[in-house]
Amino acid sequence: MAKEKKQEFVQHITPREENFSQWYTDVVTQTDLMDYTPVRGCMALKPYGNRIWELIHEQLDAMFQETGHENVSMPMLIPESLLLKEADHVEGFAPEVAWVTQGGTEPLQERMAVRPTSETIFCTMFSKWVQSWRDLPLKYNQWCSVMRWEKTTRPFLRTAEFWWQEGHTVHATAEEAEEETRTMLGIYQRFCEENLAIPVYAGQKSDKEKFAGARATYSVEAMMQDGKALQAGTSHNFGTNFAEPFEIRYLSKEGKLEYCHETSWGVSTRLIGALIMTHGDERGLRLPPKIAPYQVVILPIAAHKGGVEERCQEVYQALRKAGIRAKLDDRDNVSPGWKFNEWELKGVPLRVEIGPKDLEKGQATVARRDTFEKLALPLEGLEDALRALLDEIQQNLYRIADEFRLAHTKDVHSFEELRQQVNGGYARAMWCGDRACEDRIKEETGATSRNMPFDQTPIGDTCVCCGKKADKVMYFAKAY
RNA sequence: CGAGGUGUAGCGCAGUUUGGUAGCGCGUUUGGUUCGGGACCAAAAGGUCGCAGGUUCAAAUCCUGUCACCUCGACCA
Repeated sequence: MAKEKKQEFVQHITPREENFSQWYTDVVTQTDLMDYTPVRGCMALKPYGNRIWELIHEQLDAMFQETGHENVSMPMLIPESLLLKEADHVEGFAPEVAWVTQGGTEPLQERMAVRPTSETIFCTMFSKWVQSWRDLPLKYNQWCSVMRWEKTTRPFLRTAEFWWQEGHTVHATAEEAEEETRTMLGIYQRFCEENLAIPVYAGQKSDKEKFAGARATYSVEAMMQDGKALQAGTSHNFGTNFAEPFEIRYLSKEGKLEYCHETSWGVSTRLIGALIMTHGDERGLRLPPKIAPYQVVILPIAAHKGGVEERCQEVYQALRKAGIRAKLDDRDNVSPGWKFNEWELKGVPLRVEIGPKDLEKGQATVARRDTFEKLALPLEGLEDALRALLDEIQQNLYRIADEFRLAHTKDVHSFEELRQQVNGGYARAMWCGDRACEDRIKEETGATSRNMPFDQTPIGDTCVCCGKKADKVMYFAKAY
């Protein structure tokens, strides 16, 4: 009775199987990652959510640096005339551009787009910066926010303004551009799998789904716990599609004027949505140690009793010195039980309890967020034990997600099979390559083509849709 | 963007049918007792009912518009 009443006060998270979408919203709103703002479709990142983005930024940026990229900063406004230069590009983005039409009290001569993406402004600058083969390649990246006037928005998954990085590179040859495009996709795949513990399918987009203005688009596609696909990152090879209208040319060693070959690639704050929907459970977030703002939270139990507070401080300092992101929760106005639940909700991988009973035995009680296992570990050398546990949790979260993904991916050989499979997962199927078949599949099942894996070993020879000869292996799924 | 639903204190809700100037629980603040899975006692602060108009002597309640969120669809790299 008393217990039952208590439950009423506890913030409720809708069970995933009851309503996954509501579960997502519950988790997002209760974990202090973001808040809604007075600006339509735009969120505020609160410290906890912002820290995750910072860690993504830091770790991904290091990978960009290692592969020879440099960061730049470009204007957030793009004159309309620039946006209009590449036909497919305008067509793709025009419906969702926000415009600035006035400066101070004066109407502008030419309206400016709040950047929905920066290809056109990068290209304009590249045409000034590239003259000779000696200037190439240019491998630039910027971290910024962009705006797309989306009709319906959801925190992290689709917001009007979102934060991202966009890489833009210029190369002398088609081969180099293609290599860059693939390299960056590989980095995204590695980052998703190793840092975010999110397994992905990497492959090439169909013409229908490729970026507005690209020759080829590659993507990494993650699978959420409801079996739906979430595009986690894209990498585009533009060929000379932008170089031609923007006149980005270089004088070759042979003295010939040649068009440059370009790429662009990006990931966004949507990755945080992917983290939530890949790893979250009934108690809230489960953050992979590598991007958890706090990897370990230390909870003093009965802090006023002999030596507890001091010992917690010592452990906290030792963990910090060992390079572990630790938080000492020494609030005295909430009970330990409250803190247990709160930090579980926020997904901290490890909880370290230190109380009088622990001190008697020279130990700490350590609880894992992924398995809820409780361990008694010696205080001596605790940091090494915790580091090992963090590695284990990182692996374990990946393993669980990977098993889920494989269990929810199936080869299908008929339209009916495909229809059923995409109700809760990915279908791998043969496809003839016709847009008409993609359209029909979308129409009748709600699934879209996700990408064509690089391993194109056929699983049949006829199209899952039209039954004609087919030589493409394609993943289909319903997508966010 | 279409259909349906919701919006009242930080959070969860009652009050709206039958207009009369807002209530409950949690949380918050202060003091005290507690502290190993969402503690307890006492006192106190906190809202004008998403926002903007309108009807009325009087609007949380009726009308119009608008915004946000949720569900299902459409759209979308």
